[in-house]
Amino acid sequence: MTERLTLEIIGELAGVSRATVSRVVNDSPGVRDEVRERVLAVIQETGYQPHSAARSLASNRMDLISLVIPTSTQSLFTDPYFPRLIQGVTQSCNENNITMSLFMLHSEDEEERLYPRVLNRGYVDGVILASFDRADPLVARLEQNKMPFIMIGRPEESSNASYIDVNNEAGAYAAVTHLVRQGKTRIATITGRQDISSGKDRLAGYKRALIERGLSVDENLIVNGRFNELEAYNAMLKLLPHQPDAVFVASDGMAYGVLRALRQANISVPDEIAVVGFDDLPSSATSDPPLTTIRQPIRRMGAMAVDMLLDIINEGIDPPRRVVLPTELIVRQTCGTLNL
Amino acid sequence: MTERLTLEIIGELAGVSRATVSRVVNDSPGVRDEVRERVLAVIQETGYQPHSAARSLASNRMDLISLVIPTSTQSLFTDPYFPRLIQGVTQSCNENNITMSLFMLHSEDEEERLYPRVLNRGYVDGVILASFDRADPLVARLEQNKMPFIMIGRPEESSNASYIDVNNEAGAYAAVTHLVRQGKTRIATITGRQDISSGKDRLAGYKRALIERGLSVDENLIVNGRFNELEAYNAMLKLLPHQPDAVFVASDGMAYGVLRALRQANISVPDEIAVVGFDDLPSSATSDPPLTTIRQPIRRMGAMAVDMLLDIINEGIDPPRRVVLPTELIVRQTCGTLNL
DNA sequence: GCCCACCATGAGAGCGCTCTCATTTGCAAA
DNA sequence: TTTGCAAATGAGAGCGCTCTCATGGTGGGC
Repeated sequence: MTERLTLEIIGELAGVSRATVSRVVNDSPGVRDEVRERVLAVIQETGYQPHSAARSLASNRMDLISLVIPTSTQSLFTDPYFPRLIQGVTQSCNENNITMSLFMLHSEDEEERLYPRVLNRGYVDGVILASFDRADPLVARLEQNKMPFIMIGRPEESSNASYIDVNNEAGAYAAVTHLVRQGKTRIATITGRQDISSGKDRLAGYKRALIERGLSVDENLIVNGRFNELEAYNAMLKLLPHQPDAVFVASDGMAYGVLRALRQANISVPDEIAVVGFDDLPSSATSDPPLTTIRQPIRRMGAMAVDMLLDIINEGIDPPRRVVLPTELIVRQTCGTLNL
Repeated sequence: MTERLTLEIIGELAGVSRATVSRVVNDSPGVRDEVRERVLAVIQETGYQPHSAARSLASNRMDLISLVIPTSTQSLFTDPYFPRLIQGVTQSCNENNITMSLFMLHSEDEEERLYPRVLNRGYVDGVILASFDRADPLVARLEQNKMPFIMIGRPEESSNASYIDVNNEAGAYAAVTHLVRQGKTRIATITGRQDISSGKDRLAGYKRALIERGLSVDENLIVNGRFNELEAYNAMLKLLPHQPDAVFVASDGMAYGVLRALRQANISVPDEIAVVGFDDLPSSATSDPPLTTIRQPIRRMGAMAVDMLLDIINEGIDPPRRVVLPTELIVRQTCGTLNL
């Protein structure tokens, strides 16, 4: 086991003091170019790497943020939402030279055990909370501990936490408006869970679109599919007697269930019933038929969350940062586009 | 900003020295029960948490492992493989009270920048490498740095790295054997990428099953679908003229493409052609028709990887630890089960 | 040619913990 | 009670770094 390289040793090799090497390593000013190069050369050839714990201890920052994904969201692991979010987060962390630790809470028990590791400045510099529960108890604890954090999705109205969200309402509005423009008049919707902000917002957008376009909101045409493929399948069956000519489905995953139901009922899509989803899952491009849907910038959201969090860490928690990202309508073949 | 709680302060409050508090915090022996309780009480009411960096610096362990997912695997983010793996890893990390940092490498550039953070004992205690590239250059660097690590999937034969893998060969063998038992004789396969061990192993299992069952291997019945839905769709089209009565598809994602092709060609599944997939994606239970497939214990693999890594960290790198986990045949409706 | 200012560098303290080793304490046996 | 010994506790050094402050050197202005 060879001895660990330290600033001291590098300094010795380069003929300077520990302090100077530290300055070089941290790109601090006040080092002659000639000296800087000499030190850099030594670092290069020895392969010196600063000891992160020592650095953290002395500087009181961990260069570590954590991404927390609570229990309740586990079920949503079937779609690429989290992978994409994680991609965005890690990418931005890499660019900013900090590391990301991931906490997935599997049980209440674990939550209790893990909280300290997430709430304490001795562990992380900040937290990204990807909870769908708007009233997640972790929010209060984070605020109380003055831990910098940012939510993915919107917290309760009363909270003044920082957050970043996708404009679900506007996305749904765009989807339904598109359907109206196709001449559809009996537009149904299969909603997502209403205890989740995205589920609620998508329903709200649906309603606003109908009203603004002069169509009435018919409660018979609204069925809850709870973001579940099978429930959506059944919901579609329930919808059929009310003769919709279009369905806005609050997630692509549910839309697959809808397409399956319609296929089995021998109802042609989009001629008899048009379908629009939400999420733009990869497989929506090759579904049968390819699904018209709303694309959300998940990856970008993850990346921006990191940037915002770093800003909070550096500049302080006030005022709250809030960002809502736009969505995009992806027209494929389930919506009966007339190719105007 | 209130002053940070330290061992010193807790000691003062409890009327003991820093050293004793440290012993209590770390569950070390040699503290009278009475004293221990007194200290614990103070810790409890003050909410003291040790400073992880200070602890790391003094003890020379980081209580941090990292999960590294290289560039090349990005495309596979469409299926829940990684989410599940990550779930398993985080769960086991939680149980062992260590934290997991996630590195996803997005580009060559980033790789260079990130390597030091993953190769250096000053950053992490060990690494789990979830690469599909058996000759990933990171392996050599990890070995060279004597960094404890474990691969998910098998490394090159020559390497003596520790790894954990799923028995892809046996899974494929089971799938094809099942097809043979159903009386199928012209069993085709759509393979995955052959530069990935799982792709290769599944093809090997397919061949072994045919041979052991006295069927010949017909190269016309083997087409590469590269783990891609669209390529699998085209592969199925290419297979049709050779009149297979069954297809073993090397991934569920590809199997969906196969089902789509067969549906459009008006070929009934399983009556005319039986289909068996691999992976058991969540949506395979509700595909049209529900897909017979091979389930892999991904989550468990992730959890075991952590346990094995910790063992390596504590007990040393030799001898290499190697584990191969079994798969399970999930019979649904695409394989023409006779319900014997 | 001298002084002063300023830039480059080094010395030293300290971050909060662990761990070794010395010291004290408590208790049983004599 | 005294002695001896093991168990409990404390003192102190040190982990590798950052950061402040002192010091030394250099050049410009007069």
